[in-house]
Amino acid sequence: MPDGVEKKPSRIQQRNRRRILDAALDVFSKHGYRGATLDQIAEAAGLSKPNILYYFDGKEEIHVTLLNQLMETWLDPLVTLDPDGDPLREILGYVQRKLDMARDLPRESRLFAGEILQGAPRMAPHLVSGLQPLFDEKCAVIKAWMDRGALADVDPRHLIFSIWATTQHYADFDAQVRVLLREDARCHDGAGQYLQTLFTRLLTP
Amino acid sequence: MPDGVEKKPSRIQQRNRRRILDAALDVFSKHGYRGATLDQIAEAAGLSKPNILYYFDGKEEIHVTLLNQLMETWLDPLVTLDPDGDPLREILGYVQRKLDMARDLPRESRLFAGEILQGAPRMAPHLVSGLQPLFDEKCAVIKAWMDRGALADVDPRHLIFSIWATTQHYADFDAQVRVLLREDARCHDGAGQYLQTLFTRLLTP
DNA sequence: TCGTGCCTTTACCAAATGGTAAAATTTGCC
DNA sequence: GGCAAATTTTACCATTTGGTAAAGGCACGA
Repeated sequence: MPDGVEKKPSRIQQRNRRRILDAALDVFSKHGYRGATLDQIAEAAGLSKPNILYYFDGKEEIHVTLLNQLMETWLDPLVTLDPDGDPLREILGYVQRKLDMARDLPRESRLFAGEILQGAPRMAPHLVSGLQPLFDEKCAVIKAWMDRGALADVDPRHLIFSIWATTQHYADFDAQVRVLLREDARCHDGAGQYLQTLFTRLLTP
Repeated sequence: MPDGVEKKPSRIQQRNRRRILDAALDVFSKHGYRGATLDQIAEAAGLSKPNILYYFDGKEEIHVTLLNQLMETWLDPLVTLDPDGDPLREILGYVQRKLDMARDLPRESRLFAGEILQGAPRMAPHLVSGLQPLFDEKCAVIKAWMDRGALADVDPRHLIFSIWATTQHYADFDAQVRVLLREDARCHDGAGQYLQTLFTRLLTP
């Protein structure tokens, strides 16, 4: 057996770790790191607290594991941005993918938002090592599109920020959106149409 | 003395209540409601914990008081939106005021964001009684502007959401913005220019 | 200056919470 | 079936935390 390689986890391990992480995502995204308790996570996972601690070294490890897993999912839509595609279509596609994620993965969006809101205490390294290089790379791609006149000229960094802000808003500020739209079921489609218009008008040369 | 009217608080009362609220704003905005402790607030305020509880009935009352005070400040820029002003100028002015607030009152922005993120458990009534009517009113104003052709036709509700999202992003996601812009000191001006362009292109008929 | 009422501190407490030790149970393999 | 290893439970523990009781200090008007 190769050195330093752990043997594959048993079926029970896999199932229980997944259960715990899913429960923890629920609880952490609802109450924040400090607001979440191991008892809540344990109950949501259908396991006892000591049993939770058999699978994870502690509350923090659960949180960090969640954040690590999330990073990949979260960056995926940006990774997909294709330098060889049609610029406007690529951007609008990115906006739509981000908006769909806000609808389909609101817990993940809120977990991420909560972590950043509190200064990214457990995520700062990931931001620098994972997000920053990708951000710089895609900014350069967008800049190149603008330089060859395929998109209107704006600051690519703020462009990306505004895409993140507008799309994630629907997940992170859901409580507010629901009150103001009175639970409008067509909210997502309306937001999609609006954002497509917004970025089309901004970027059409 | 009129019935049910409390006599005006002493100078000491005023000073200490203000100190406590300022300290609490610091602590709550940094760590969230559950993450904040009375001990932290007490230390930041330069008072003992029981002394804090002499001025407020408990942790929750401090938080609610803060939220109540914040509501007024927070809605003010929207209140100012003038139905008789020049439509585009009014909207762009609103964007700028919100962005300035994100720079000047980041603690308030994060306190608000944290509360909404967790489902507005202590603020839902205020949203319905304070924000919702104002939101509806200003949506109607914007709608009227669009109907008479002074602004391009988009959904006013999503327009307002996108203004909130893009401006508050710089306060709420500061930790991320700082990493990605590498602490760029000119960030605020850059954001201002970008957002003015964004909403001008969207709304110019 | 003296007492009354406002303010502050000291010394506590009960509940909640993250975590542990070790016994008991179950699982998977021969 | 039987046994070793993996899993789960029971019974705890130390710390943190929101909150209280009551005594002490202080300011200020009579």
